[in-house]
Amino acid sequence: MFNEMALAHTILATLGDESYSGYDLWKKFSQSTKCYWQASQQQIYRELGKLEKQGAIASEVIPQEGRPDKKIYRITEQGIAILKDWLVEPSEPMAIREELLVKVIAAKLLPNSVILQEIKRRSQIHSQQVSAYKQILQEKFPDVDKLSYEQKCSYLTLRCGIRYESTWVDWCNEAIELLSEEEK
Amino acid sequence: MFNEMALAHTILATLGDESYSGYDLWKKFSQSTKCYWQASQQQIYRELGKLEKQGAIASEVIPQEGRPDKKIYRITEQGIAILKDWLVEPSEPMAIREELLVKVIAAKLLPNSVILQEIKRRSQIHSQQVSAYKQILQEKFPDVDKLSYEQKCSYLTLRCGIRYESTWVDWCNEAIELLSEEEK
DNA sequence: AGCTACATGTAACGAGTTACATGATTAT
DNA sequence: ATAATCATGTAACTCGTTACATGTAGCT
Repeated sequence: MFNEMALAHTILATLGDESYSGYDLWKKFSQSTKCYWQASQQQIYRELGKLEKQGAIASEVIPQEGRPDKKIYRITEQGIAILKDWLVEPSEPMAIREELLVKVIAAKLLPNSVILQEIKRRSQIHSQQVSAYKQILQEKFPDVDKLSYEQKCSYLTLRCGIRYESTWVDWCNEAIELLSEEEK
Repeated sequence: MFNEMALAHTILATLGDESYSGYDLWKKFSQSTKCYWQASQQQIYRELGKLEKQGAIASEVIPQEGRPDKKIYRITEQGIAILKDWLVEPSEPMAIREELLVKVIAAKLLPNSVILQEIKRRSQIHSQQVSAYKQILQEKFPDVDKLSYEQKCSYLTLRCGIRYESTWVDWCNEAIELLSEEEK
């Protein structure tokens, strides 16, 4: 039942640090968690429902005035046990499915400018993401030499996000340079 | 019908260069295509079936002796039209879902050595992938200055694969160094 | 008057994974 | 003997996306 289901494990790992509502989890997933796990709001709500049924998390409804009630989830002892069991198993690298590169393979079907424009657009997106992650890094970890073990781990995921996005910017520049030589 | 379905487009793009059987496509997907699109044998067969029904590709059965017959697929005019329509649309960056980083977030639950061992294992995997891609690059593109437009495009996907895998090796080394300082 | 943020969900569908099925040839 | 390679497929299941549904508060 818990052989794959990595979204479930990501939620458990996040709830391991702090309790969240579905909505708050989704916002967190849209910011810092984004650099290692992406999930939609709907996916998160569905997974929270499953996890609660299985007893890995428990919820408490917080009534609010003028706003819909909140359901705050916390991880249970059973949830922690599930996480620990999963931690010792090896994990495969993420599968790569990158549309832009498929388009590069088919690029010859259309004028050079079409793919070049798309690569330039993507370069901007990744550039902005680098800036966003760097800002989070500075805010959360201003002094790298004084981090606890837990903070170091969180810091490393952000470092990975920055490396990943920077690599894309570099590749885009290489591609733009190589393909711009053409007078097609 | 063709708004997403990026595996279909990847197959169409691959068949744009050369005709392949399902089995040959799968082998190609396990080697060079792997650096931008991963798919299992079963997925490829299913997608080929769909694409043929829709008229985007056509097949020819090649009888073989001592071996099962081969079904060779080629792209049709309609398939090329579908590819061209898709090429001009913008594409979003791939969603990131990396189990190793989730494990890093939850790493504090177990002794330091558990996550360190896993990161070292992953470092080796990515290292080997860098070597594999570099070898393909040297074989297919020994002289970068003399590439056709089409070859440049293919070359760039491999360059992206090398950059991606190298970045992982670098990150693993950073993580090992930072987390080894602990005497936990 | 219309947009964004807050807050939680259901339903349908498309994409990806795993297991099962068949059967000959070649290499160790 | 047994494993790997060649070659194609079906079926069941889980995961991810998109559309739909509901309703208040605050901002411009």
